[in-house]
Amino acid sequence: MASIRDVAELADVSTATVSHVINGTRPVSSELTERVRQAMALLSYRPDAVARSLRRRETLTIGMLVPSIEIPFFASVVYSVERAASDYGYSVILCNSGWQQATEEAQLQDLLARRVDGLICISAQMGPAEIAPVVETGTPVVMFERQMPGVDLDSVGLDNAQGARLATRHLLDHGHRRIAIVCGPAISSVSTERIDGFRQTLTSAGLTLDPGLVFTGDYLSDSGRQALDYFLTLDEPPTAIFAFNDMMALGLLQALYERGLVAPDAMAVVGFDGISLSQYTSPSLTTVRQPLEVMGRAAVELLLARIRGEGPGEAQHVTLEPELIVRDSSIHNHQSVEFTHVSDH
Amino acid sequence: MASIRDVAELADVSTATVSHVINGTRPVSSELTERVRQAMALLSYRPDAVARSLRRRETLTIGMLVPSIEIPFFASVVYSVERAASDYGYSVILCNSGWQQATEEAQLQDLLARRVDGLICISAQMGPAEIAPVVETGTPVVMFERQMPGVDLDSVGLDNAQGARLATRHLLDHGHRRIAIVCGPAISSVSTERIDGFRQTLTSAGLTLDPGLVFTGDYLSDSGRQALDYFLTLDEPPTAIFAFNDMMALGLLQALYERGLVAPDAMAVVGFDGISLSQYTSPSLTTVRQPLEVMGRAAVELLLARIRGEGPGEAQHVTLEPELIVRDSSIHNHQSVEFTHVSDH
DNA sequence: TCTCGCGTCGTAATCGTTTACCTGCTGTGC
DNA sequence: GCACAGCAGGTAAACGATTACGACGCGAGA
Repeated sequence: MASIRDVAELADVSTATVSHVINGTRPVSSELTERVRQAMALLSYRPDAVARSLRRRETLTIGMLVPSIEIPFFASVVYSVERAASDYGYSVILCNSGWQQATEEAQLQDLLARRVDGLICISAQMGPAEIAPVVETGTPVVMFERQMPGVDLDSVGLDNAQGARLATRHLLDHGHRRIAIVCGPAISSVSTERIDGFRQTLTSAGLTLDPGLVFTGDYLSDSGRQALDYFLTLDEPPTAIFAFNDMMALGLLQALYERGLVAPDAMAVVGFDGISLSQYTSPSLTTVRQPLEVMGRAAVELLLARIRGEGPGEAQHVTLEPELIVRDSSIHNHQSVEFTHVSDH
Repeated sequence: MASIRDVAELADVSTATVSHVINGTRPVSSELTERVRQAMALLSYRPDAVARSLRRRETLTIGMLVPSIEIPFFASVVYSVERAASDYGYSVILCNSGWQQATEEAQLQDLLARRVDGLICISAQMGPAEIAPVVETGTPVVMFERQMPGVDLDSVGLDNAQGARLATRHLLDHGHRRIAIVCGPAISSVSTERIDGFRQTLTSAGLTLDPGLVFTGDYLSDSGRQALDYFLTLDEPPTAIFAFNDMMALGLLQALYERGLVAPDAMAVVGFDGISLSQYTSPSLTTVRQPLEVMGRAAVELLLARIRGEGPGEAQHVTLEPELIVRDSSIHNHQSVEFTHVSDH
């Protein structure tokens, strides 16, 4: 592969001149510019990004740490991050930790060794103690959907309480009084914030949160199935279930279906996240949508600001607003009636 | 960040010695080894992968080109590739082309500039003409689920015809005689191979392929909906539909549901791919599973063999066998009966 | 005693860029 | 006629590792 020296030789100029015409960092006469361009074309020369990174001390690369890209929600996050990064000329190295803390730490070390310009972490298994050494290297880190207690890191997240309020109010508005939730592990602030929003909306409607109507899941589909099993054993089962993510809501829908029940008649179901698959379920899923494109872009922009050394001294926290998407799993809406009609012909 | 020189100085040895204790490339007395280790620990030294790559002329990085990680099938491919690559000490740079050929070519150039050790491409938009310059650089390329006509590239794919045979035989075995298919664009060999398998099984059962029962989709969910619309306008609609991927099958299920119909009673449905979501639909989806973990690993291993210069002269093509996963969308199976029973209590 | 081999380790070139610094040259203002 | 600004371009030192060579010391064999 041709190097800058080959180009310089062929164009009969110095490597400095070649470099300057490539980067536009110094005026070069049009004659030499032309000679250099031709030489580059002739050799189909491409600057070596590795050498450039070494010299410039920047790799134009960001590391993305994710539990598993196979989970649709994470896939969407990665997608939006990659798109935004690409717009700014950055590439992303993807790491799936598989929820293993040891793996995550190893990947982190590797990313640091590769001298990534920054990191975006989602749902990291590590705690403050593990992230501290990273921060000390000066590598900027942005947390996605999570904040590190004790460590002052930029983050982008959702107004989770508001999301829960939207979902809850929706169910209340449609007459439900016994609303159950399938929440996440108590460790995650995401879950506790949503519980808060849920409780607030309930009390503002004169209701109280019945601990019997709370099932703790793990954000995987099976949790939803188990939740339904549990709720149906109650003397007075709920009439609506609000799952804290779409995967668990999918599990709910399927468990309902297998019992010969169907949402929203037998049970109204609302999810959370707004993964694209939520629109393809039967029935389609009412859900609280996270604006992931915006969030991914925000994460990248926060990170780039840090990389450029622009950010303020203290950490910045960007919080975005969710949006309720009403579909068929919670109410009989106009569209589904139309379709039912069509099916008659 | 500490460099190898700092370590050498602190341990009072040469950089060569430090390098050799790091890499074990030369015997070093236990005394110096110990001094070096301590110095590294003291400075929390991590070798700079960029500098190492420059010198060693390898980056331990592979590029992965995908249309969109948001599509579950691609997400699974990327997942399995990343896991396998990671096992071999390689990182992967992820590129979403968005099905844009221009984007794809730009990303390719960027990956080459970054001196990735190899590339894995899936569903590339480019043709032989565009990939040729890449091949000329000597960078190994493995195609996933596709072969490049004219260019001799390694590839890993599925026995698509066999997959179609499995699905078709399954439907025939359960009494279906009018089986429709929702195939992909005629350009993709994947689709034509599956059509072949479908036709073969049909003829071996004394049936012929009815062109009226073929709908050409684009592998997105909406295609499935449109396909159902079309099939139901026929004088004699099919009793079963075989979709060439799970996303289109999801569209079918949803369209059925919205008409008040339900699989498998009103219509048997079989998908293809075996994305993890296919088990969470209502009803759960019978599908032809691609062994993606194996395929991802195979792609990485093919690539690494090329990188090491081990491969044979001509291109290698690994073809893996699909597996039929029978669930509820095609037949009333034992499990669903059980569940129905449970719902009675 | 000399030589040879072996075990250790250091010196310095190298990978392909970028960039600080220097050198000529030309033209202008006095 | 001279000093000097300003432009155009080259020289060579980084960046941080790896690695080809060579050097040194020591013990063994002749």
